[in-house]
Amino acid sequence: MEGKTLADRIENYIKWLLKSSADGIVELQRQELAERFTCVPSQISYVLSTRFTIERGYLVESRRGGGGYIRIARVPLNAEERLKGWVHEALGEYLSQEAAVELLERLGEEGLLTRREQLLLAAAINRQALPVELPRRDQVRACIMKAIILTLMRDDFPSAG
Amino acid sequence: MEGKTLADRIENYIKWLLKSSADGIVELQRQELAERFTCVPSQISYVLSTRFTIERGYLVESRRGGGGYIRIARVPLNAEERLKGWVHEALGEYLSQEAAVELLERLGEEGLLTRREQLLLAAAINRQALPVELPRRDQVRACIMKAIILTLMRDDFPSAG
DNA sequence: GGCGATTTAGCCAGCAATAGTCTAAAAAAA
DNA sequence: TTTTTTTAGACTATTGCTGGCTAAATCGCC
Repeated sequence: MEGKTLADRIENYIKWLLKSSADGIVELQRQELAERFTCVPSQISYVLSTRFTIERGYLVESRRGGGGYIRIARVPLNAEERLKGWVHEALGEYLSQEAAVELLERLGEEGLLTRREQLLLAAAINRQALPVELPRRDQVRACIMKAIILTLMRDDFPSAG
Repeated sequence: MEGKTLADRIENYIKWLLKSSADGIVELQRQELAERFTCVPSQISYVLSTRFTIERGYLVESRRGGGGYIRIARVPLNAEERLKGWVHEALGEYLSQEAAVELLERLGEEGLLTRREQLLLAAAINRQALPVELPRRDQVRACIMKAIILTLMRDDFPSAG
């Protein structure tokens, strides 16, 4: 469990936990982990927010208060080969509404999204739903679409009815 | 009957009682339940006020004095008028991820969203999917959820199937 | 019926246990 | 040297739980 920086070591440890778990999900407590690495709790938050992002294929949920926890899930990628190519070509750092809707329609044609899902997601990335100025808006839209695609590619995502 | 915290265990127990009852109504006594879980009675009140809210689809009535009781009822939320009511209440200018997810779950329980739709929309409003700083992020999320709800309530929106 | 005692539940303040956010300094990289 | 990454620490937000006090309904006695 070597690593150049503390953040690296914490990252490796969490990844090791993930590999050791059967379902690719680990649940931990921030304070506890901080104690294990003898650092401040916010260091854990730092590692999570920089290394366990959606883009890198992780989902992080948490709860504060008594009995609080942090849950980290590896997002298993499924039909990767089928999707990755054109998803990547369509999804850069910026994504216009037109391109996003086109993407959703294609996902529909591929049978990966129902008509309802298409409509709901289109509503969510519509420019009127995103109170952000261009060009930032297209950036936000790109991130949302990435999160959607990742969710869609999860192994445990229910298949379309 | 697992549960991380005492509140979780009490919540699960009440939900189990509700499922066991034919009509979705249970009646209990605060003191009695507190004794069963070895806690102060106000802990029961706490659980009821945080987990059995109208937003989550529960109605809690009670009466004090001798023979007093607490009645918990699962309320089906079919009428669109009422849907509009609490959606408006729940959706202010700002919307936290927690509140948004709760909303999506409720919509799911009401049969207005499929499990897939819930997951996709949850991904879209996840804080990791919204590269915007707080408090702006909660504002963006509120707008997205509004757009989604509006879409859901359109007359020409396809019904779930 | 009236009225005090009893038996409930409600409310609130406060402490405990968590995690999140922000800032600045140190360290590393460019 | 300048910029980016890492780290610590102070402050904030949220959730869980207890205990004391309040309010309401019922009971029992007159």
